[in-house]
Amino acid sequence: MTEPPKLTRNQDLVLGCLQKTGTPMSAYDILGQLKADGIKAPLQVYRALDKLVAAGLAHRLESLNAFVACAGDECHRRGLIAFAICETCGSVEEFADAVIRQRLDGWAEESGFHTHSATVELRGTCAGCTRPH
Amino acid sequence: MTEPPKLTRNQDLVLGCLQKTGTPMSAYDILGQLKADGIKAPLQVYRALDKLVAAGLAHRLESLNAFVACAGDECHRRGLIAFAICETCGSVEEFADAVIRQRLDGWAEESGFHTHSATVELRGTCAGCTRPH
DNA sequence: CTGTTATTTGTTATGTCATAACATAACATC
DNA sequence: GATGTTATGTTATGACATAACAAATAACAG
Repeated sequence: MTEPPKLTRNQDLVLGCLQKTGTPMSAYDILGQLKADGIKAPLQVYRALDKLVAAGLAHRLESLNAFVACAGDECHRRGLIAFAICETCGSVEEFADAVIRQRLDGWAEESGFHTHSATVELRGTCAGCTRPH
Repeated sequence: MTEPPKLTRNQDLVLGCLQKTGTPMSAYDILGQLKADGIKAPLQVYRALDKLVAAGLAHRLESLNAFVACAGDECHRRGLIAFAICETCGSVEEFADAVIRQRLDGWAEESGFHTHSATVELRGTCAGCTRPH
C-alpha cells in the first residue's frame, strides 16, 4: 500500500467529476461541470489533473486529449497500462499486460533507450457496441 | 508492392518538409516552413497530412500532437508500429513488434473489442542522448 | 503561538492544435 | 463538354494547454 493521497479541494472536485461521468472528459468538459463549485479557469482543472495523474488516480488518454478516472478502486497503479477506447459509446477499458511491458522493456534495453513513460491505446468498438444485445 | 501514391503538390511539399527535418513537427511548424511555397492556412497542411498518414508515408505521434515522415524508405507499412520518442533530441525510432501486436489482438479477441487503430509510444531518452558521444 | 518555507489557489492573458463552412479549381470518365 | 469526384483556397472559429504573477493556505521548526 501507498501513502494516503490526501486530496485538496480542487483535486477532489475534479476526481469526483471524472468518477461520476465514467467516460473520458476534456479539461474543458470538467471545467463546465464544475463552474457551479467555483472552478472558473482552465488552469485550476489542469493543475488538479496533473496531481491526479501523478498519483495514479486518473489517466490521460493521449489519443483523445482527455482524461478518465482510474478504473481500479483505490488504484495507485504505476507502470504500463493499456487502454481500449470505444469510439461509439466512449467507454474505456484498462488492462495491464506483462508480456507487452516485457517486450517494450526488452526493446528499450537492446536499443539503449531509457523509457520515462509509455502510451498504449486502442481505438475501436467495444463488445457492447458491436453486438447490441 | 502497393500502388503508386501519386502525391499532389501540397502533399509533396508537406512530406518533403517532414523528411528534410527528420524529427516531429507540428502542423504549424510545417506551415511556417512552407509559407514561402504558397501554403497559407493550417487546413492546407492538415489535409495533406491526413492523406500522407492514410498512405503510411507519415505518422501522427499522439503524445506529441505532431507528425513525422515514415522512417522506412518507400514505406507504405500498415498495422502496428511503435515509436520511441527522445525527449532530449526529438529523434523518433520506429519499431514493429509482432508479439505486442499479437497480445493486443489477443486481448481484443477475448474482450470482443474491434480495434480500428492502435497507438504505442514510448517517451524517454535515446541511447545517443544518454551516453553523449 | 510565530515566523519561515513550500504548496496550492485565483486570475488574466496568451499560446498552440485542429476543424467548420463555403467557394473555387483541377481532373477524370463517359 | 457535362458530370461527378477530389483537391484547393480562405476566413473564421472551436478546442486544448500554459505563462506569469499575485494572494491565500498548509506544514512545520523553533
